[in-house]
Amino acid sequence: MWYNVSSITDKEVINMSSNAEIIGSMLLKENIKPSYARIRIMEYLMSRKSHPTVDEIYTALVKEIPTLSKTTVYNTLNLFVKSNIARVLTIEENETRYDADMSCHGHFKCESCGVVRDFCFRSPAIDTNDLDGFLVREKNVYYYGLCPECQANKPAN
Amino acid sequence: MWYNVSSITDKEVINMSSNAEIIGSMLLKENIKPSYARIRIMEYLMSRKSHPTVDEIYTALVKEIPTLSKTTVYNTLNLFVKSNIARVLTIEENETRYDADMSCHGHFKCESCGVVRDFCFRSPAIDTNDLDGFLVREKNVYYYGLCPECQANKPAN
DNA sequence: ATTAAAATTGTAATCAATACAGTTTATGTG
DNA sequence: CACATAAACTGTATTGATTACAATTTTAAT
Ligand SMILES: [Mn+2]
Ligand SMILES: [Mn+2]
Ligand SMILES: [Zn+2]
Ligand SMILES: [Zn+2]
Repeated sequence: MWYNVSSITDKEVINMSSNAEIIGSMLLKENIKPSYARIRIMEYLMSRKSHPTVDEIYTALVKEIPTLSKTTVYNTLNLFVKSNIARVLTIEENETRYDADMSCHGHFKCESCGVVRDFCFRSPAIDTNDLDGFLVREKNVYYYGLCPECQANKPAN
Repeated sequence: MWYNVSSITDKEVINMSSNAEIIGSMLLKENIKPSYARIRIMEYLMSRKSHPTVDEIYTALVKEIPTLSKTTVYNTLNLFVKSNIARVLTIEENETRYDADMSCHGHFKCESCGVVRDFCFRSPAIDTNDLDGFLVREKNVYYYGLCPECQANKPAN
């Protein structure tokens, strides 16, 4: 289980240190040496649902890891993506985001407030007979529109 | 109807000039002044199924329009997108492509040869109850994998 | 302790996209 | 036609995310 930092109880803190071990063994399974930076970057990715950019990850982690380099964040994320334990989201041009949730889900982006929300879809439901003979390895589904709050705030544009 | 330049017959040439008029009235409907550059850029977008990048469009058209500026291609495409007569494809990060086909369809990209192929899907089929109350304006669906040819060429990796 | 390999760092280079100011073209008026 | 105004277009400068790369630090083994 992953923790929302702002809602952690004292009793749960004792389990926090095991996150590193869980992530470490996950990385080892992919033949990735579980360095401190890699563990912290993956931990950040998994504990947030925000689909952060490189800059957001760097800015958050450099406070606790002052020696961290942005190049390391780039290198690490590229490594994760190549190993299929994270994926790139190109929801918007010039806004590369990352997601450690490899389950089949799509992303809705509100064009007004910018919030990105996960949603599930049944994978076979998007199948099409236009791709007979094609081997599909990954599916990225992006929706754009208005979230309920933004619809309420601007009823007539 | 749009023409594949390499398969045009003499009888069809007489209809070619009407493309400009058809596109011109389409632009006027969107309150876009149908300048020569805009018509040619939209004509290029519609006549190709290749989902070209800005650079591909510029390189192709500058041969016939030597005064064309790449900035104009950028400006024109942004204008088309804002007017909803073209759309941006962010199939891959750092590879912005454009599509004048506004019908509901997805894009498959072969990770080996790079070909981009359209495919249809029934729009309601991707609906999900995770987005109740959300207003969905646009859907972008990207698949990645191997096309039949590339599967045949490299059976064991 | 010594060494080699791997990971990390910081800076330079790249390149798509935008900003912007100057120029050209289109359109309307007398 | 001459003139004026607005729109479209052009070319260059700037921005900013990403990568390239060489130097440094860390890790792990001998
Ligand atoms: Mn997600
Ligand atoms: Mn298409
Ligand atoms: Zn919103
Ligand atoms: Zn292929």
